[in-house]
Amino acid sequence: MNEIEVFKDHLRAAGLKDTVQRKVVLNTFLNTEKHVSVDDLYRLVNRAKRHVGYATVHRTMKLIAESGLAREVMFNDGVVRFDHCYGREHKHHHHLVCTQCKKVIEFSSQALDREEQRILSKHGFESVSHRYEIFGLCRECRQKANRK
Amino acid sequence: MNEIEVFKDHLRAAGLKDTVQRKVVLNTFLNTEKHVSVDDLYRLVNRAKRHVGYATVHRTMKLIAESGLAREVMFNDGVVRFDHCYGREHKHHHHLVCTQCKKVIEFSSQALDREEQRILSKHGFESVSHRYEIFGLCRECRQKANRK
DNA sequence: CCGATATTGAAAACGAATTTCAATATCTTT
DNA sequence: AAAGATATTGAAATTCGTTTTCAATATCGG
Ligand SMILES: [Mn+2]
Ligand SMILES: [Mn+2]
Ligand SMILES: [Zn+2]
Ligand SMILES: [Zn+2]
Repeated sequence: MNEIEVFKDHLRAAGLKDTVQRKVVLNTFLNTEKHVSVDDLYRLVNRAKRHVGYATVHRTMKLIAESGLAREVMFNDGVVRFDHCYGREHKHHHHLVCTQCKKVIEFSSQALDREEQRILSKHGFESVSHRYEIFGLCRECRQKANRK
Repeated sequence: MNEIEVFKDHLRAAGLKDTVQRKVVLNTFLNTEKHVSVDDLYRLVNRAKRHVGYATVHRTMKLIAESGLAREVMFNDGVVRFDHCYGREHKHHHHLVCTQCKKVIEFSSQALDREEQRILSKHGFESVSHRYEIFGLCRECRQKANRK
């Protein structure tokens, strides 16, 4: 089942309607690999397509997240962003966030996952979601800093 | 050097003044082990002591964080909280957050720290801060849920 | 095509964080 | 101890991303 089908199923299951605006927002989201905010997406949508209101972009992103195609992430700027989380090409991962150039590097680690399991069972805790974010300087920004 | 000295040094180094309000806010923070928000602290301060304004509590907490006695943490409710991070009794840790009863369990793991180091050097990334938070159900809330 | 129902989007409301500014406290210097 | 320079205080206003409101409009099953 592809992303568009997943979304349509979610709409149908909730008795919601399949509108032009929702299609446009979904396609715009699927066409970027960035960690986009509602505002980013609002601009992207209205750059290329017919006008869609900010509130609609916001509401559609919430629906996309509910449908399982995206999850909300928040780095250190107080803005919610949406991260793809459907399909093989978007497997589970965490982030290295460069505070200088704002680049976001994704990483994943089986050793980490195993250690998390150990911690969870030690505390009898059941995980629903988690986030692991490391803030600092990326290789390029470190080099620039050193050259000074 | 104890916490109060660390804070006074920070004030002196920045040419700031040592006021009654700042002393009251710092002492109130030092007397709780909770992950307090500005609002929590504002209530605590004004329950026990003479009146201190919300803005002053906020500004003082920023100073306390700058001085290295606290760090800002944010769980999933859009409110900044302050976590102790000074002294042996407050070593580096991460959080398990129960979405049901709001309990916060702290954990730390050397295996995790080692794996983080490996990831950092793999990407040439220099860490300045990081956070690892797992959201879900604590042991007690799982048991309550199962009994139904 | 016709309802019944959901959606849209501009504008307003929200809420935590942050700033403003005039009155006041602190601290250094006589 | 008093004065002068500078920082602080706190009530209120402002900011800013998020979320809601509501009247006009679109969707969709029959
Ligand atoms: Mn990502
Ligand atoms: Mn903690
Ligand atoms: Zn960088
Ligand atoms: Zn619980």
